[in-house]
Amino acid sequence: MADRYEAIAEQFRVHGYKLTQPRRAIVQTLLGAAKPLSPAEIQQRGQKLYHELGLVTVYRTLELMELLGTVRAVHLADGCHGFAIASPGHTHHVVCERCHCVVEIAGCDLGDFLDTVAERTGYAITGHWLEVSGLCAACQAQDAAEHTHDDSIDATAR
Amino acid sequence: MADRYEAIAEQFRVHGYKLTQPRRAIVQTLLGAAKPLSPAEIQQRGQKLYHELGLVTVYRTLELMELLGTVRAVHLADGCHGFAIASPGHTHHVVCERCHCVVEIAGCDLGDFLDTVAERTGYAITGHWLEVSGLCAACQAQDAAEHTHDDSIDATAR
DNA sequence: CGGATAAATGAAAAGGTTTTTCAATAAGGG
DNA sequence: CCCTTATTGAAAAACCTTTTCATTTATCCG
Ligand SMILES: [Mn+2]
Ligand SMILES: [Mn+2]
Ligand SMILES: [Zn+2]
Ligand SMILES: [Zn+2]
Repeated sequence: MADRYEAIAEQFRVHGYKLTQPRRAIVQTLLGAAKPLSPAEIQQRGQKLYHELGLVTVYRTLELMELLGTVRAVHLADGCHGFAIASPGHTHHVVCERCHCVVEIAGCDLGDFLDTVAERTGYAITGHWLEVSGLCAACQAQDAAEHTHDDSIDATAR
Repeated sequence: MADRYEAIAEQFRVHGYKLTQPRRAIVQTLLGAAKPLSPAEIQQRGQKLYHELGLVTVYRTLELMELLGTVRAVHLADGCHGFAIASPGHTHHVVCERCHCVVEIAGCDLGDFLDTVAERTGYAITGHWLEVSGLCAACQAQDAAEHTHDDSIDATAR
């Protein structure tokens, strides 16, 4: 965690941006979150680390971090998006439909598929945006437990 | 085009929704668009077909069409999204970075990749959201032409 | 075909979110 | 430490989306 924080802090410094108290609070908040957060959520949580944190600064910092590639907007099933820490390089996020907890994956191999797309459309493919949704291990376990429960009820009903 | 219109109209009817003049204008507008449109753009263009078209109705119709699977929100590179007609079934959109013109592709074969993701994350994968970006044939041609032009200028400069 | 009926509509208002402006503050270099 | 300039938060403005409600319109029936 300290590593990830340092890597992000370094990105600010390397590009000549100051590492202010509000920015540190925002980075730490994002690093401590299991799910993508909205700007308002980031402010609320961030104020526990830096009491004066303003919403405007959250917007500005997210914009900057997106530019630096240290944060990414993640689309949620319910439509709008939240922001999650992004590792350097090309990665994707896998989001749990139920609890929204998010995991990042590196190394996507869509090459063959994108070649087909290029052939079929005539477009010169330059990039892609992919998000995967599913049920995290914890939510699967919870489902399984409830199912067992349901079954016993069903048995009674039958 | 008439086919696609009829298919969409049928979706309204089949699900018990009325095929009103505003809705027809919105569908025709989307069918006639080369790129994903924002609600405001849909209203503007749609008013050429049905002068009284209100923005609220655009929002409501998009919501309904999304439910019926006949329209989909497409993420644009500049952040926010527009809406484009979607064919039945699971498809994806390929968007031109330059002119935003959009093409729909069916049949994605991410199966192997998603299996890997499931293994690595422990998530039970239930879906994915994929958008591909690139340069459409027209914009590629334009680029090529400009390059030729640039070269002649460079030659002069040298 | 009208007429009845419930769905659908547009205008206005409300509710949110994001951006801009600007005086005050704080980070980092010297 | 002080200076300089980037950064900040509050307030206001600008946007975008949703809700409310009286009126209109599509569709079903007789
Ligand atoms: Mn990828
Ligand atoms: Mn797919
Ligand atoms: Zn979960
Ligand atoms: Zn193009």
